[in-house]
Amino acid sequence: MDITIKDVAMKAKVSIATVSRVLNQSKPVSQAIKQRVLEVVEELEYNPNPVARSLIMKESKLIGLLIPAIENTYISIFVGAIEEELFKNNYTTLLCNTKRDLDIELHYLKLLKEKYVDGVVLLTSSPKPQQIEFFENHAVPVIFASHTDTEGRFASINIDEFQAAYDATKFLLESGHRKIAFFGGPLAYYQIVQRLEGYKQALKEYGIEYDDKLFYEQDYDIESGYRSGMKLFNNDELPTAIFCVSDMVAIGAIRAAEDSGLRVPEDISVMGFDDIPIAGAYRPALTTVRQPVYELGVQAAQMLLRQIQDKENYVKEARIVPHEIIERGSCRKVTNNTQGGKL
Amino acid sequence: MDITIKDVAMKAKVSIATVSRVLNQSKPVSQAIKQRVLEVVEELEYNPNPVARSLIMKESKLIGLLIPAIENTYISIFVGAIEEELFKNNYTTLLCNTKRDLDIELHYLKLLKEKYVDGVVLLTSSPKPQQIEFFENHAVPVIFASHTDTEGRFASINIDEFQAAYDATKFLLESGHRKIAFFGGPLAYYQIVQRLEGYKQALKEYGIEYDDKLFYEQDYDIESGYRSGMKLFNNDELPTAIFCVSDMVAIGAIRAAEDSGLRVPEDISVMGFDDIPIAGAYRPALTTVRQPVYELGVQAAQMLLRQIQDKENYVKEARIVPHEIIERGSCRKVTNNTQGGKL
DNA sequence: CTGTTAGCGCGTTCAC
DNA sequence: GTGAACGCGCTAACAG
Repeated sequence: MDITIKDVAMKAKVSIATVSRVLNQSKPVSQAIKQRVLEVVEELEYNPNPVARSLIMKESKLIGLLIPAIENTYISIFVGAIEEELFKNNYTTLLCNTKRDLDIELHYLKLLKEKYVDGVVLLTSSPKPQQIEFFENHAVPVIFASHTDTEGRFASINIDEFQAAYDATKFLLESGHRKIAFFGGPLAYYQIVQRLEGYKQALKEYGIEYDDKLFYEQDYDIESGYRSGMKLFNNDELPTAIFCVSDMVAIGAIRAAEDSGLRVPEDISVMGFDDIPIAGAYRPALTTVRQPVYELGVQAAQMLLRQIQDKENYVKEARIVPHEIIERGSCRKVTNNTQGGKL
Repeated sequence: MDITIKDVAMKAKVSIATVSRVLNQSKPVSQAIKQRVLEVVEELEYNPNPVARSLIMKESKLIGLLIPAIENTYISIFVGAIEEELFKNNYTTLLCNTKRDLDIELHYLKLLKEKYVDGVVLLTSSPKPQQIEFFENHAVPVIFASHTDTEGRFASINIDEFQAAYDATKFLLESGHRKIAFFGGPLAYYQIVQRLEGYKQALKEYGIEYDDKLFYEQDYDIESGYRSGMKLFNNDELPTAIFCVSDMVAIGAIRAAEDSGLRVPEDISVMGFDDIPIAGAYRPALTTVRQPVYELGVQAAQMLLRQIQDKENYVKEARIVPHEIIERGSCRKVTNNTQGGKL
């Protein structure tokens, strides 16, 4: 059987309250006794039972981490950063992979509250009303990542989605491209609508009208990019560039191009998003917009921790981290403004 | 304030003991009362506090998942499978990313025990003595993944590492390759020594002597593959094929080949391991040995759960799951037995 | 400063 | 069948 505070108290010939006090430094204890207790603790290798502690303190040193997918490298790096930072601060991570399923999300949220998690990190490109409601009703600290809460109700950290898409599109425009497809995710994700807006804005500044038929609504993975690509390349008039919502989508698009007899970037330029490790190792190497994932995770964890430790006067911050265009080989400059086309 | 068993008892005009009985079906309760209690539970949306429950039951519905890295796609898919299966069975996953650091591993193990986790999944290519010791001393159910416990002390699930490497090497041999490099991980990992043995065995059967200089001891990521490649390609006499311990290493190796003016597979064949999603989308597409990661994760979770539910008479199983050689474009057949060489 | 006591929320004897 | 009472291990009043 494990040893408890009682054992320590007996062996040190003090009350359990005293033991508790020296361990938590909650009340002054005489040096002599303190010393004795500490020795016994050492000797018995005593560790306070965190469960019993949770029951009273209503805290658990547990943080819930809700993510939409885990196989996605971008996300797994984020998860790694969060976990690392939390571990450093003596918190443990409860992994909740929701697969974007609302039922699972809600189920997990309820479960997390019951387990007295001290806070939750919500990685979501689009918080659902029920999630908002949950955090408004229950006072558990939360931070949104990959989504900026514009209403100041919750702490959040993210890149500027609009600006990132704007910059990416402008980069393509400045490279001479005039017809640019957008391989996006579901418009149900706020992230996608913001990026789409940025894309439109850049187009507009170049006097180009937004063309609905150049927008493809799929998902973030390779298959999505491939599907969108196969559809697009089936048309007669091809764009000269494609802006993708993720590097995986870009890779899928490149694969589709290849299967359609198109070369990247000679026949068509493809731009990614995220800059995951494979982006630089893929061939052609991906021109992409980098998100500082790791830093994003670390800062998210820190912001959450600060919120937990300073519950009263923590001011909710909507932090924006910088993105960056990374030029590599999957995009090229075009001089004449001809349409791309099949061979 | 949250509602407790007391509230339910009062509203249903019964004792808390009765409420507990109907909820846990631990003792017979009259139909009428049972009904009433259930209604009140419904009405109040009562949920037993899992922390209080843990304190008494010494169980937590928590499972610890120890992994050596998270950014690795192979691992994150594994993690996803585990989490999904556990969630289905009402268990929550505690994510412990150890980064192969023994201190972190031990720290986490201690922490998990204190939190009364009901079991742990240990993904490790090489369990350390301290880990073994831990599980021998503390009766917490555990399953080893990516490692087969040959001594029958613990449940385990894995592919046959020796056989997989043997098959891969033989595949290369049958394709006409005679000089095959091995881009491996640290020999401190049991997994690596087993694969190396399989590789040697296949070589032996073809009457080829093992050449120490063709073994490169690095890690599992792209950079490792690149490093090994750059070293290897700096020599005069090049092998015609490379067997890599992971797809990422293979990609790194291909990159190094490219930077050295070598074409894959024309000048050199490169074989991967794992068959992660990018393996098929990369160019050249990776010939690799597939591990059924997802299935491996699901089964690991199931085996652990069975062990937890049937603690007494669970017989520890060392399950082997099948691997498979996947032929794609990164390896080619060679007819004449000339050495590969620089252009 | 230190010990005694009362819970935290729940499962479980033990009497009735 | 059902309820009162105890205890899981610990923290936080409350006395002294």
